[in-house]
Amino acid sequence: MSGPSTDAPRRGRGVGGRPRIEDVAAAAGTTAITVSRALRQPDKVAPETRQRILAAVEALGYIPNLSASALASRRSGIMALVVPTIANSVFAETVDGFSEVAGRAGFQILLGQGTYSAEAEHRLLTALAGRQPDALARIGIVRHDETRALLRRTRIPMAETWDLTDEPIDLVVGFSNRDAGHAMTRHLIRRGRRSIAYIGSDDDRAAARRRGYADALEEAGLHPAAPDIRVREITYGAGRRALRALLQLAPEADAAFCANDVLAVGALLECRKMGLAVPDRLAVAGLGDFEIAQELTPALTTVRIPSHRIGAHAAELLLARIAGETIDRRVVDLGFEIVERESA
Amino acid sequence: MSGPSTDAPRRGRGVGGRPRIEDVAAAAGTTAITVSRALRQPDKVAPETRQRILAAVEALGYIPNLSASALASRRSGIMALVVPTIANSVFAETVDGFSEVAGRAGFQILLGQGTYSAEAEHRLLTALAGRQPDALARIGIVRHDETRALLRRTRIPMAETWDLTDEPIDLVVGFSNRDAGHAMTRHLIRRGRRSIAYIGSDDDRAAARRRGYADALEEAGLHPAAPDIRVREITYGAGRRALRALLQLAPEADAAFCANDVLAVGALLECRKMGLAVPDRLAVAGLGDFEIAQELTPALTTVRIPSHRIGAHAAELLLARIAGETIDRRVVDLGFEIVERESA
DNA sequence: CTGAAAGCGCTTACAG
DNA sequence: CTGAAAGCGCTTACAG
Repeated sequence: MSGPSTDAPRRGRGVGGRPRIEDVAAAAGTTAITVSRALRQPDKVAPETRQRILAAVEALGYIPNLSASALASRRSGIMALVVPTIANSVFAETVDGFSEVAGRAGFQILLGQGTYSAEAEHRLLTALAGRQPDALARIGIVRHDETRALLRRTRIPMAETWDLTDEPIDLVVGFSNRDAGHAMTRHLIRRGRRSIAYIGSDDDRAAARRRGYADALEEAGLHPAAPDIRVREITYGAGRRALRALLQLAPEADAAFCANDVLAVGALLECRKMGLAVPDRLAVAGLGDFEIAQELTPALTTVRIPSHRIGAHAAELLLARIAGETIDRRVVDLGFEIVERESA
Repeated sequence: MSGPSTDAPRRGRGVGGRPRIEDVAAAAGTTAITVSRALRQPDKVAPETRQRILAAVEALGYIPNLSASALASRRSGIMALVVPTIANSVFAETVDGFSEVAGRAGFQILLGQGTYSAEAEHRLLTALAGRQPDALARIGIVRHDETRALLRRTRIPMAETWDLTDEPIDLVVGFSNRDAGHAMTRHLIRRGRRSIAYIGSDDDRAAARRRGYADALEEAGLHPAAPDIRVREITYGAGRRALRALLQLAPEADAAFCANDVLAVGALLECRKMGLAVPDRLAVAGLGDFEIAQELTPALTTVRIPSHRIGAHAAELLLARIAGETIDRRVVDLGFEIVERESA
């Protein structure tokens, strides 16, 4: 009535009243080790024994303590996944693919959020590593050298994703954000655009896309239509405001390359509101190929990213690592694809 | 070169070469218990000792093994969170709010995905419970009785969310989906609509919203405009197709109540494509108030859900439970709000 | 302010 | 096919 401390300890039960493996063994007339085997390698236990054990598990409502299991076996059964943000849906497909493959293989997902400040990320990754995950994946490339060193030292199989690098901490699965930005900008140029602006967010991947944009302009002897327009939040509203800002800064711009589809959709909606003809007066291009891109009128020209496959493939590679298989390609480029629709 | 087994075990190191608390203690000239204290209750250790210990931690790259910590202390430092799906962004805000509050309090998030079949969910929750989370939250109400009993037995502080029930397993934080459906349907009726159709998805929350819709119609002496239109996936495309199906089934319908904003947005886009005047010819209402709802033309009339607050509040309540505080309200209704815009 | 002893609940070799 | 012993790396009382 007045708290757990007044409960008499139950006979043959662990703290909190939860049965332990010993309790199951006693109920089944065998020992802990055989119970452990019956649960993990059923074939190695006589059918009758197994039967009695499973009955006892059922009767007692036994749930193995995975912390104890992890400590003893040195396999945690956990895969950690670090994402920049959950609120934004950009990475949802990747998380989904990762979770699907990892879950099917019996792993649980430890989710880490936030990779903005170097210190916060270092702390987060340290804490996650403390859980001894059997593998760790992160959206994006880890930038901070100290953190990279820490992760290398732990020797936890690790996948960086959503971009490429020649020297991953362990593995990297993604595509070249720089090349994607480059390809889309070239597409705009090929379509006759000469005054192309950049609208982007404030993260590493957007920065790489911007580099591709700048390179493509330079190769074509063109100049940016305006100073970069950078938004803090990735929302439709931010895309709208960015578009308005662009028209202020460079009324003569004939194309806007947006570093992601959310911003592009916002820009597109603002154009419609202002009665600005897309693509005749202004071409708008995005990156990501979210579902909404194809549903709008005009439909959004964008870059398709294998978001789900990035997650699934990273998980598969990590499973192979865990299984001790040799991985010959540590850098996996899943590519991207220009999807030409109506807006550019 | 050919695998970890060829590595000679290092002196004074645990398996895998990772330093243990003993190694830190040795390097700092003290004992494990003092190291543990220095890391967890710094005040209780002499400043000089603490200094030496922190230096040793730094030098060795020591990361506490949280499985061992969890086993010894019976506090895992984990909060488990179960969501129906990650790929869909509907719950992203809730996950974000939960993760924010839990993370700030030093907890890690164990993410479970999928609550569709009763057996799969039972297995998932059992597995999660095995990790001895200090608390567990789930989006939605757990339906399966056996699973409810299991969770009660574990005595893990638990929050069901995104709906209400008089008898939560432990706590429930949400709003009445039935009432939300009822309120929006009444709004449509008040606006003069008489032939109102329902478009929904195939989950418990949508079912509750549909009940509210049906009740409101009955109270007004009205009949559904058409048989329910139920989609399997929550996508804009599904919303589009549902709208077309509705016009086939009931060309005379004057309103469509969509169980969520994604379907409503899809329906709205399809109306525009078909040149169907909204709201004059057909009113369209959603539920959720996603950002896109306010950005479209006509802007979507919908129900605002405190999605972020549900997650944050559930986490706060669970933290209070963990701290042993008494919770007087086990059922927390965070309400909802009709947002009247242009579409209905 | 610091430490010796015991134990958390499992699994890993090893033996039979 | 089954079991006795040891140990995974921490923390919890308890003592001084």
